[in-house]
Amino acid sequence: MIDPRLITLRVFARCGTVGATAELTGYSPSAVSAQLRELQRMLGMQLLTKDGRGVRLTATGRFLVAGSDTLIAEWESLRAAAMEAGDQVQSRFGLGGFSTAAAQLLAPLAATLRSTRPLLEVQVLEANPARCFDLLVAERIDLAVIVAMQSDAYVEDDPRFEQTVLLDDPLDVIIPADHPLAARESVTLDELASEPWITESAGSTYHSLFTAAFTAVGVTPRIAHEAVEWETQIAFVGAGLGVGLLPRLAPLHHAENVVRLRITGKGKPARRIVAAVRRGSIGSPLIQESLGILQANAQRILTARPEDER
Amino acid sequence: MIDPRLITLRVFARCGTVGATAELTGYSPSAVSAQLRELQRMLGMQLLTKDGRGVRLTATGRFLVAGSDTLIAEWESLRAAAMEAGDQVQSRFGLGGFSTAAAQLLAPLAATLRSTRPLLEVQVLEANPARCFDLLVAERIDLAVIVAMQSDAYVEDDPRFEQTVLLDDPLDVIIPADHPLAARESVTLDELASEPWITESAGSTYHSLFTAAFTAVGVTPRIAHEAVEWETQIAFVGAGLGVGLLPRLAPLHHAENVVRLRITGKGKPARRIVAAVRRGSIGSPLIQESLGILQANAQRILTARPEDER
DNA sequence: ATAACCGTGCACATTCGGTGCATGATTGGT
DNA sequence: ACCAATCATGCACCGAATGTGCACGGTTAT
Repeated sequence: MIDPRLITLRVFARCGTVGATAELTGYSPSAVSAQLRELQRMLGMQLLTKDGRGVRLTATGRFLVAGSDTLIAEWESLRAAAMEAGDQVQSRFGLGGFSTAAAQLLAPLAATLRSTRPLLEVQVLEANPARCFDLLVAERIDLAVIVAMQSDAYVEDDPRFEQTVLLDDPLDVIIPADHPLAARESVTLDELASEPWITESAGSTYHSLFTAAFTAVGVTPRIAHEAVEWETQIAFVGAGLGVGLLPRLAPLHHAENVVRLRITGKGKPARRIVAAVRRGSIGSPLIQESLGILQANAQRILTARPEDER
Repeated sequence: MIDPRLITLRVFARCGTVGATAELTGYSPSAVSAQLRELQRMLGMQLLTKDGRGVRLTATGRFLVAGSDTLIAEWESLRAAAMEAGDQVQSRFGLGGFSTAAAQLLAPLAATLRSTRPLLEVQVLEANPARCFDLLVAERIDLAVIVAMQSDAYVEDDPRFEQTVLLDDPLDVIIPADHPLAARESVTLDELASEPWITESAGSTYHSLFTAAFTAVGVTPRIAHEAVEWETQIAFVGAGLGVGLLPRLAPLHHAENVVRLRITGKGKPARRIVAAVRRGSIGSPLIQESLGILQANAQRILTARPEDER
């Protein structure tokens, strides 16, 4: 309903270059350039200025983008209210999420929606949290499941988004099956302080979670190995290279020689998984139903996992 | 910026038929029909229902139209603020007004703007007040100068419009030059109670003004003749057929044998002339400048008229 | 200096969106 | 009860808007 050129401008405001905007919106760079030029012409405003080899928003452009937040939210809210009031169904629904979230939460959601609403066209995109927000702005997706990072750049109360906590996904310890503690029901982080740890590379999304968990209990772990994928980390643990942290939502699959233990004591690390939507759209019946399904599924997986794995 | 299809829907909500919507928006009926169908498709909402030989808004449709008022206002407000903040100029500007208002106020305004801002494309449409509001909704014009009628259908605080009083245009009496009172500076309505009056046909825009003026002083005038145009009425008076009321803004031109007298006493009829714009757009620099020019011009004409005419 | 990157103009293709006319459905007048 | 008027809509057609792909000029980093 809002002119797609304004959406493009908003995406540009986020990424700063025409090329990145094109990649994110799905247009070609030429199209983005033409859209922005047309937008300026039709509004009679100069929104962009040449800046080196790129372009930059003018003060007017920044003003317009900032003010458009409430406009978008207003429209989303109106649409959601109309959908609810009129008991209507929408035809397209885009979902985005990050790795395990996508696999464990979005896939079942998509499946459920597909059976509940056969004529709804559901699309799932796997993307990291930051990109999920971009995709929301670009209107490529309508709902994102992401891991909330306190240290992340996005602010809690961004005027463009609304977020709902789905669950706090606790981190478990995975250790080799032949480890002395493998028979235990649970462990504390203190007990594992001297173990060689396997973590993700520094600067990665989950590395900050790892360090935060240990600073909470006041010990400094020894990082022996680094892995990028959960699967790799699990394999390292299975090979006896060390121990690691694994979110409970992340499945062990058919991992051999690896045992999952719950963490007790004061250091109870967890990652917060939230659903994010464009502000105003939270009232939409489809979003509401999706949030319900997500939360139910999350709880089910969360409680069912221990029996599954042992 | 708002999808033109939504604008079309809003116009349809006002006039109720596809044909009238087409006439007002400037599209063909087929185009309106296609737009509304496309709108429903892209929103996944059923907005229209067949109703006899026409179509009618569904509850969802009415809800959407009602809610879109604030959306449009929000956009207008944002655009106006951006224009002002960035010191930008717009390229097109549509004006609408009713008969004398158009001739006496809009023409000078258009002329002034044309010289002040050479590259601004100004368009003036003459239309009656009700149609002016429709044209504002349809975004064919951006500013309308109309006569405020308390008895009219439009409400003072319509969420779609904002109105500014330009001036209270007093009604003068026009009498034949050979009338016994013609030499007077001013008269009261009492003194003319027994005269044969020339007015507009009942139900016309100004007829209610006429009756309101006389009910205020408690006398019932005798209506001898009816005219549609001011010019005709003036000619009738010049021919000695009776006396009439003429707004001060309406010029006597080269009328022969007609004298304009001011009205004194408790019955001082006047018509209120207001400028109307889409809600939110009042802050636009172009609108602000136009309102200033209009008010200045109105005052100038209002004070200069008596010397001009006598 | 050279290479990499970024935005934009141009030729071209496609699609979207418009008009004009014909048609079907419904209502009001006679 | 019929006929004319009114209204919305589908269809053929056409033009304009809007996309892509490629080449080019300008700017920065190595």
